[in-house]
Amino acid sequence: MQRKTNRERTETTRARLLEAGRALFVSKGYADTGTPEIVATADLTRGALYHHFPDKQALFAAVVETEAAAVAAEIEQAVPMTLDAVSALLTGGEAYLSVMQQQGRARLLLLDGPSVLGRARMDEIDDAHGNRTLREGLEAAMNAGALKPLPLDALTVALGAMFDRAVLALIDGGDLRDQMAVLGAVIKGLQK
Amino acid sequence: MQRKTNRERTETTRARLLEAGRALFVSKGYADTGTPEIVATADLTRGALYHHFPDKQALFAAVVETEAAAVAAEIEQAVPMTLDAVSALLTGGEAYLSVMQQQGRARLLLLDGPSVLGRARMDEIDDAHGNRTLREGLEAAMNAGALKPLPLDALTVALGAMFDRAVLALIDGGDLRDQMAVLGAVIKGLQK
DNA sequence: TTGCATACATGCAGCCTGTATGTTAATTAA
DNA sequence: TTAATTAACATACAGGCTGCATGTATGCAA
Repeated sequence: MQRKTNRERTETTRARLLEAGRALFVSKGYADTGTPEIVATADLTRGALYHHFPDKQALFAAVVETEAAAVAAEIEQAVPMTLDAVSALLTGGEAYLSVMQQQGRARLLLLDGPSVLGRARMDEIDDAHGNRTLREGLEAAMNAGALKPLPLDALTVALGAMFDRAVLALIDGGDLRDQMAVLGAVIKGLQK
Repeated sequence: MQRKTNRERTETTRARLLEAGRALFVSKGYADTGTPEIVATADLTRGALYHHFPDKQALFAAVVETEAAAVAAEIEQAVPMTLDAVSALLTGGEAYLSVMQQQGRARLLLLDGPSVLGRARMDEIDDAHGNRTLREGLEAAMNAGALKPLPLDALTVALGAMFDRAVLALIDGGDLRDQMAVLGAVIKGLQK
């Protein structure tokens, strides 16, 4: 009589590794978090970790991906679908600034992520989650004729960078009103 | 009869450590560069390194600072003082994109730098070099009435972020024309 | 039920960082 | 000038961490 199927075991173990990894990565950063500490937090051994992930970096990538998905979900939830295109952009932007301030999300997704995984890998993750939302918003606005026609990918990247940087500025004591004034002015300047 | 004064020794040793560190940091990144390899490249021992720098991170910080200064100098040289404010911004921006593509400068200054040293420390360095140029350009443009009045610091940070991100996009195969189209449109949109 | 694969745990080897200690040469004091 | 001191390194060591290799027990499939 079996207590647990292998599939269940794997699932819960992976979940606990991800949770423990997330907790430590956001609070202490990637470099200062050791695998012994991660598995201790998860009440496991390093054997389990290296059974489920090829290396520490792979666990980190999984954590980043999960977190990016969570951020994207929280934002989509915060933007009512009734808004016009430009308002949706601004509302989504403000939601992003708010959502990204939680815990060490900024360090995880904006500092360690690009450095550890590389910008190319990070782009893939962003494109699958956060940036996708932004691009769709921009595309809708351009199609509605509210924005000047511009290369969509480049525009997405540029605006995304501004919002990311605003998040970091806010964390380091920047003024929200100032940041939003600039972001708003840039978007306004791009309207037709 | 002395062959070398202590001051000279220190100076050349520090210079060689910085040079070796730079070469390795830009080509392999911070995490994958060990101090044994650095000192071997510099034909020294780890004793010398730890005599001149408290730790590996401090050497890295010194390398970053030196490189940031070099970038700033190259840009100022590329922008003729005869240009009007907005043209100077665009010219300087293009110079920045070009200058930052050398070697692994982007990784050093845009990826590893913020992650290893933290955004706050990195801001200090930027403010002393690259961002200073940008801020002065923006201030001049605003004072000349060419740009809408906006919080200067926030605007500097936002535009700087766009240019930084454009650099990374170009390295990963992005199209220069697209990037410049967006950057130009944003700046145009901020004109009065 | 019997053989294999899965899901781990344990133990090991190599590397790296930071520090403590030694040694030589330059600088200062007497 | 010479003795004492300090600076500039080199060498040796301790601790920790990563990745892999090996061991073990349990689910699973034939």
